Amino acid sequence: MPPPSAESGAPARGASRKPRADAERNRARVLAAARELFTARGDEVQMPDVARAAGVGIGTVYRHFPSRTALIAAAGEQRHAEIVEFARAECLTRSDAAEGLAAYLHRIGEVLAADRGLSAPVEAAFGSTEPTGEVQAEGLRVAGDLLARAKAQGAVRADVEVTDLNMIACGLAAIIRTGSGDWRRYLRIACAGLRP
Amino acid sequence: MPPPSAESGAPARGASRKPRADAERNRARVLAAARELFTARGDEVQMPDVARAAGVGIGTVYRHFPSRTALIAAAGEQRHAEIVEFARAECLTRSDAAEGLAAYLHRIGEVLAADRGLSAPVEAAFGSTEPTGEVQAEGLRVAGDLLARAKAQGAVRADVEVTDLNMIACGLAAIIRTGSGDWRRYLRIACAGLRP
DNA sequence: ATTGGAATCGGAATCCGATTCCGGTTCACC
DNA sequence: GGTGAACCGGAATCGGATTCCGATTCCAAT
Repeated sequence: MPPPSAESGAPARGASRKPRADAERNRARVLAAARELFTARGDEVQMPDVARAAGVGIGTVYRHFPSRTALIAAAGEQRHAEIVEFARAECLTRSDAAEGLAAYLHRIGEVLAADRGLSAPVEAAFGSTEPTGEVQAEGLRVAGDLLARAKAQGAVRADVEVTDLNMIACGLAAIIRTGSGDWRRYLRIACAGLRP
Repeated sequence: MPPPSAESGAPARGASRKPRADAERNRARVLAAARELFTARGDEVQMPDVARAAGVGIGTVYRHFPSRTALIAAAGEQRHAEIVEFARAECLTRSDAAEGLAAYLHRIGEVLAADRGLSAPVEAAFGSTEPTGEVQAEGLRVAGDLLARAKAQGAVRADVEVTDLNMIACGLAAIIRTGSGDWRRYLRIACAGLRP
């Protein structure tokens, strides 16, 4: 990485100093620990647990994430990002668009089903109608593409919108979280409801 | 180790004494207050608030409901009961069974949408695969009847089960809770997915 | 390589809210 | 009217998230 060519003597207002290496390392450690713990043990995980698992003090956890909620949200966002990446790689590339769409939803189910604590934020992510975060925007975009392809192939009704997919995903998350029943059946019904 | 069965002059095991009038009154007050507050202000309501609104001490709240969670669950159960009653009165009586089924789900949506804090327990109620509580059992029964009628009229696929309805309802609750989008659209899709 | 000082660290102290405890009071029954 | 079990109120306790601050570490300019 070439050092910034024209560094004025005075620190620039926006990005002055290179962030400290240890700070970034710690942030990553905390996030990784949180992700692991919340996935495994769910909501019963406490902040001291995270700090201990990350090998840092509680204060450090709070420096990087202003609250427990924020920490969980950050961990959940990573989880969401995985799903989006999968959709890009495995779903958008299928020739049968309806299959791709189904695979996308199915993947969400699998990821959440293997998880005990990060479902809630992911659910919230699908739930929120809009902005917060690049990952969410990206997810919306990918889902939109998936949907457009399926419509073009006449496999999905023309009046279906991306929000409909998000609602289905949000419901899916809740069903899995509560252990309501066989989520694959739910998805089958939902997908059937999308067809012309 | 239970005391010897031979019951002396002591009160019968089942119903010994008439429950104290003030106790029952207080219980009702607490429940009513809780219901109102949670519906209006959601999860941010605190136990002292409930006690104050009910005009009793905190201890009294805890005598009747062992925990905050239990209190919310009890309040939510009332809400659930309303829904079940509506289903009995307005949905089971329609000649068009599919319409009745749709009306049932729609009603759930309306009730939850007008509520800010009791959605979570109701969601849990639809979520749980099994027994807890007479209301829930009753709800399952009514939903089963609704479904059977629709199947008999050929308006719903034969392989649909009651749990499928519960999953749809559970998803609906989550969608409304998170404000995910237009829940009526969701229901339209779900109902479409039920058809043969 | 040394040094100044801003950012980071760690964890003890604080805060908030649910839950428990217990002396005083009330009610159903005799 | 008397009696004891059940109930009442609310102060005290407890658990866990969040804040605070002196000590430490790292970046960058000398």
